[in-house]
Amino acid sequence: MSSTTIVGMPDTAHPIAPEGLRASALSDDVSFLLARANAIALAAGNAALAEHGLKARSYSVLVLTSGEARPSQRELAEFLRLDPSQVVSLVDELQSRGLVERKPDPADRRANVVVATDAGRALVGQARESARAAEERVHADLSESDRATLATLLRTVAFPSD
Amino acid sequence: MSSTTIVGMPDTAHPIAPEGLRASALSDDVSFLLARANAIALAAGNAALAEHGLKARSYSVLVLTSGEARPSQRELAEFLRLDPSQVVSLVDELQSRGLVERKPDPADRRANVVVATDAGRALVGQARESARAAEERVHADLSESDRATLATLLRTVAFPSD
DNA sequence: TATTGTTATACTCTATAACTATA
DNA sequence: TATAGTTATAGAGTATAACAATA
Repeated sequence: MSSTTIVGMPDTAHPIAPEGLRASALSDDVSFLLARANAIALAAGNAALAEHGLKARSYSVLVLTSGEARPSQRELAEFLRLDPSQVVSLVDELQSRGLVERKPDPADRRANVVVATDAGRALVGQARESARAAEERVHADLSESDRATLATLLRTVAFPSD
Repeated sequence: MSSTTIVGMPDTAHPIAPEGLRASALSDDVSFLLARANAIALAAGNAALAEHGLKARSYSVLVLTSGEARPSQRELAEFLRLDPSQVVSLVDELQSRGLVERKPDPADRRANVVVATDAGRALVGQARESARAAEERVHADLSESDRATLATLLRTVAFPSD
């Protein structure tokens, strides 16, 4: 097993996996399974968020800026593993739609703190329902306790410093 | 919880996750954790495979065509969740390097069966060692039994028909 | 009529480097 | 001297549609 195989994430459906390949070495490769599971979850999530004019990324920024954390753009970039320049584009777009605001950080005048507006918080509330429903379909074959276990194990990989 | 948040996968390092955001709603979102874990595993895997002139995708094709399955391009596309036209490019490149061959499928003359050459099998053998080492580092915080559990849970999401 | 592989193209995402203003 | 945000651009990846050969 092992590797780090990846896989694309077309929005179009490639529903089934060919029989013969299921027995291949890749099917025991955690990185491959991670990639394929992610591609499926991402496609489902993007489809569900589209009705709110969001994608997984813009939804993520909206969630993160709707809480108490008041992240800077650099913090958003690190947490989402995006390049800072990509965060500029994301925040530009959300700001132009009136969903987030850039506020100067009083402690560091180089930094922008990004906060969701009331409209942004309202939208993310609706989007969250769609996202939840999509995730429910993706994880339909897992019990509630399986999902909790999966989350715990993934957290260990996703945040290695712990 | 829930959603379908995604995350990029830059090859450059964004090592740490900002403290404040760890407490946010996204950290309990399985789709977000899936995306972030995948981004980390993919970056590590691509870095490890680079010394063999491979990426996760071309490595995957090489693994799948090195076994007994003798997949067609369409089967590769479905299994890897790629568009058929992307498989054309991947196979073109591997074929030009003498690592795989297209063979006519005797049962269906429209289809190409893709098989690794001896050189391809030799390379994938070496690459597998690098990939394994990279995956070991990514999953260093998980026990052997945790990794098996993770693989089982991911397989359920990655191959929903089961 | 439908499917496999292919080509072409437009679009999005990713990687890099430079620049500014602050620290 | 280093960091946050920004801009620009080149490259990689993705989505779509069309076509020839075959089923």
